Amino acid sequence: MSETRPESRLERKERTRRAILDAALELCEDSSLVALSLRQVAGRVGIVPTGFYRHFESIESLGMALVDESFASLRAMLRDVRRMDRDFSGSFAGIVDRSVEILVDHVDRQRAHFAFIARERTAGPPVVRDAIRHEIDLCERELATDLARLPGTDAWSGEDLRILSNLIVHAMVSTAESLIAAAGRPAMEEQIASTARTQLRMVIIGALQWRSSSES
Amino acid sequence: MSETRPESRLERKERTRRAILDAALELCEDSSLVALSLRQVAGRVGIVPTGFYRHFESIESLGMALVDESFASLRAMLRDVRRMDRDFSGSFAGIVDRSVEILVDHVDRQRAHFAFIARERTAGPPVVRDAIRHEIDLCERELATDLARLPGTDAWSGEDLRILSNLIVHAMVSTAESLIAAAGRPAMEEQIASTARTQLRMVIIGALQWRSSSES
DNA sequence: GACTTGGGTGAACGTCTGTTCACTCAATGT
DNA sequence: ACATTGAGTGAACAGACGTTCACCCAAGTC
Repeated sequence: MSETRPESRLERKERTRRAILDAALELCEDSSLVALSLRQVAGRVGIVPTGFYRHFESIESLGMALVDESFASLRAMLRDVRRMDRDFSGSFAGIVDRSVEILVDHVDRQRAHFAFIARERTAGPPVVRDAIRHEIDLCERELATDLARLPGTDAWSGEDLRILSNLIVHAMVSTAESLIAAAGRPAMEEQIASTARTQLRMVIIGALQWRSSSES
Repeated sequence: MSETRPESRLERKERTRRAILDAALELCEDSSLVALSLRQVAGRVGIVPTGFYRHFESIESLGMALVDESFASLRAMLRDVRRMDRDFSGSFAGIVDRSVEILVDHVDRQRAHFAFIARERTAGPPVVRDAIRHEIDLCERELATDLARLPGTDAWSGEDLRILSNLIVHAMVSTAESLIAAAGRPAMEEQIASTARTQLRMVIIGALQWRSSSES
């Protein structure tokens, strides 16, 4: 047996906090934050309802913490995509394939976080909704600057970039939602991934073609 | 004053039923069906809680009725698009512009219905979620057969059509969500509409180009 | 005109909710 | 060794919840 070193106070607090976050994530999986009760969470964690207040002042602020955490997952994914991006530079097809692969992988491993974002984006408490909307907005902007760095995209105006990023981000959000609904059935996941690849290719080709065919 | 003809029994029942549906639609606007209580609805309608059961057996079945109603709105929109479609046949640009115009118009006039679909699609009770998912699926299929009828699309395979429809439908869902968030600010709405037009053009051009460039 | 039907009532139930307060007691700082 | 701190406790509250039941009384039927 391992030496059971007496847990430090901060460690214990952090452990309970984590347990609360995890419990909340699971409990609202088939409803929403707005339907989540403090007592349910406390009950599942195994603390008394009042104990909840030692960590969060309300369910809403718990929600904001979950937004932070979920977008940490999402940003980890984007980092992976960008790292790959630098190596691959050149082939659009290669970038698309790898990006979708990374998306599938991350959604699979952080299913709860991505599901949380997808759900609360439209159904969460107003504060949470706005926070998520804002984060996704940032992602669009970052994608725009990434796209601008790719070769062969010089013809795109700032507005074109914004529009294209918006389209791509929302297509990826939809793909993530489908992956979540597929709930780990591998055949269905591969089908969704394949669809996403084709869609990204169509979009990129269309964007390139569209600009060069509507230029002043 | 108008002659106040004594209301028929069926009329009265239908009026209350409508009041319940409207109240529910408003009340869950900034949360979700899963956070809606029978007593809230009854309270707003002005009937006693038990009266609710004369019309629906649960909040969930109320939700299913709202799904029906909301998709009636959505299908009315699709009818408008198809009617226009027949006249316009030929110019892709014309079809795109008119379609987006119709979308903006319908979302504006049936805001509550479209918001309901957008929200409960990801956050509603499982039965409701599935019903909405299924309806959107049908829309994709219908769009696929519509696209197949357009000139210049003969090269697309059934799979291409499915993928393209999926992309277009989800882009339109995202557009509708943005329009709802814009909440009637006309400048912002026009910006969103313009973005949607460009995206649709990019997608269509990309799809045409992609198929002809990857054919065996 | 008498009989039936059914939308709406109002009291009552047991359960769950968020929040308050005074408390314990082990890990910490001195 | 002693005093302080703070995560977790447990009782208690007022209010909201879904659901039950017996009831009322106007519209509809015969």
